[in-house]
Amino acid sequence: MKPRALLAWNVRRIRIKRGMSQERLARTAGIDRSYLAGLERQSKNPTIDVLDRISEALGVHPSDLFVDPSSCASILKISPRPKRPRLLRKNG
Amino acid sequence: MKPRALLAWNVRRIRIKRGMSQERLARTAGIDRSYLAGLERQSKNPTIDVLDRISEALGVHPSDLFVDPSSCASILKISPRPKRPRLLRKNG
DNA sequence: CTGTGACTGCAAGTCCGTA
DNA sequence: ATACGGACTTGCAGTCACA
Repeated sequence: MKPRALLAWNVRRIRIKRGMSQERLARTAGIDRSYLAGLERQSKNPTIDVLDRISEALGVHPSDLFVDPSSCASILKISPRPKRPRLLRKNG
Repeated sequence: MKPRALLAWNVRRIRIKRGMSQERLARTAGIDRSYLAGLERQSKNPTIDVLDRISEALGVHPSDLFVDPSSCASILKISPRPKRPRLLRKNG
């Protein structure tokens, strides 16, 4: 999977997770809203400095924008099925 | 630490580790040698597509180009001090 | 082998609309 | 709220000579 696609996918994923609109993220990151839209559609080839601003606005490490979807099982987990301690034992 | 600095630092680090010259890496990645030099000096602001070619030429995942130097203890480890099993116990 | 300044073409990135 | 286009400015991609 191309880094550009990874980037687009992760930015959108994390943005949604944060409950932010494209408009708001763009403003926070100091980039154009229309450009952010194009970035998420993979029609843009952004520079590192732009990545920097976006990752800061999202509150994540730059490398987090390149995580592979295939390894999302361990990343997307909002709550990792917290292995809640069994309060009631079946036969206890 | 700025992503641009992280990038520069990691590209150089991995390139040296591979025993490659700037010239050779540049040729493999299909970019200009002078440009690669500038990139390692942090005087360039490359795009994702350039990162893509470099990471492929280095044989690493794009996100590996953003690892933090402070966490290098766990990344630079050529051999991770393999916790060799104690063959002789002190009081055993 | 690498650092650096200068240069040009074209893409990055902005701002404006429309749907 | 988002997708998408057009026109526009800024800055990067890519190259060279020279140290």
